[in-house]
Amino acid sequence: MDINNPLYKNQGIHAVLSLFTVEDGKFKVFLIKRKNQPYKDMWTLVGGACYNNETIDDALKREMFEKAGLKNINFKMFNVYSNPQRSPLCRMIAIAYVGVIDSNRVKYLKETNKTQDADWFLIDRVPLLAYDHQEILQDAIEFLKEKIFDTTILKDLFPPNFTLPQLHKAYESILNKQIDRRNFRKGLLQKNIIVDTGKFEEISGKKPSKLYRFKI
Amino acid sequence: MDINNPLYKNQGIHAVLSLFTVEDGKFKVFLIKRKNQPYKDMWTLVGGACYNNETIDDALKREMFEKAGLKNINFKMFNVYSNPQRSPLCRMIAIAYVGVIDSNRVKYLKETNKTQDADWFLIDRVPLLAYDHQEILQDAIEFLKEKIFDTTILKDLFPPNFTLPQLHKAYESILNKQIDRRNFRKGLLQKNIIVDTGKFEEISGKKPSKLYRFKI
DNA sequence: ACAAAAGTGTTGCATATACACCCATGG
DNA sequence: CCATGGGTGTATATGCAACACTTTTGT
Repeated sequence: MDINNPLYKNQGIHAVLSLFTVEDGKFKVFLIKRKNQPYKDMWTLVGGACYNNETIDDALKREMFEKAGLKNINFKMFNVYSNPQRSPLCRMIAIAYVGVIDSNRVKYLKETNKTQDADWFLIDRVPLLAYDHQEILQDAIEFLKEKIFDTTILKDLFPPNFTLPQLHKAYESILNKQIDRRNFRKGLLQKNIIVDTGKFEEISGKKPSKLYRFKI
Repeated sequence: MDINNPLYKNQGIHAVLSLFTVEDGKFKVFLIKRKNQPYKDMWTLVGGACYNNETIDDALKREMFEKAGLKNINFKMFNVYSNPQRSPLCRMIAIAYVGVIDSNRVKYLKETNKTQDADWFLIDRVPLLAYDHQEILQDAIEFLKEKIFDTTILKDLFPPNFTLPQLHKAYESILNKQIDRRNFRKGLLQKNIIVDTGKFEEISGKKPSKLYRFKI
């Protein structure tokens, strides 16, 4: 590769995260509102450009913190978007990630140098997004649905101790369909990824449910 | 993103293909031998750097042709490698792909501007590879094994008309384990992705086997 | 005792596995 | 008629889907 060939110049790498949560049984995605051009005043997924001395994972962590004050979030890569026209100022490829987090435990900033607002949006109330983030978000939802049963991608969605009815509602909300309670419980328990803590939740008006935790 | 920030400069995008075949029941990968620095005289996977006016898929097609004369090969992305030190001259991220092809039908060049040799290698006789291609190749093999049963990733491995014993041997060779002939056949046929052509192979010394083709 | 939600077990069906014999061909 | 490999079916086990009643708690 001829390092001075202009065809290799002026291209960058973007890390883009579709960060999801389930709040009150509602499936939501985290968006930020841009302060600057291009796409000033528009909502986007969290993310930003990768420096030449960091991995893309590290770039995403840094950008999450810079753009929204987010820390300690796990994520998983699922696709790459490389249409040369997908970003206006300069050719940018996007490396797309999915993350799932408990919205009650995560701290974020409504405003930073680069963002004027940030919030959780109901999946079916997502505004028009900048860049090709609409498409990326749709693919992220598909990816999450695919992985929800055979991976622990939801492990950060709840506090360390959570109940099965909570988890059950989260699955139904993400998959957007009903799941039989008994079969859900049976299937999950025999996967051997969660364990009974022996404790119970402390909520009144009904039978208290057992608290479980992820083994990992 | 400040387009003039030096931290965004001097980084490129590499497309890297692990191209596989099964020949005489042996699982093989296609490698090329570099003519130039860095890693002069070493073997690598096929691939090359992406121009700023093409998608990464297009870059891979172009590079396959330039470096090995390869044309019309299908492939699927499976991972991204972004350690800043993975390439010596300049920071290059690698977008990694897997492809599977019939080695008898594919034409390739032993020598081009950039390559001094090219060949199929038995998986357990792969030489030391340049860059981090050893790791990429291992991940590619894992990915192929995962996809072999629920996708048509092998559809280009054989001529349009192929026999089930052929396909059976290919699966055994790639997965490196024995598979019951009857169950293999039953399972594959009920997936409904191949159809009986009504024709038979013309080889002697045994009962001729039926020819099938992929539906897609 | 009632409302609200948690917890549990059984049966049928579909899918996957294990396994053995007969068939067509060329020599 | 024999050697080679191709083709088929059945019985069992395992995993998944459907489904209804009992338990605990607070009021």
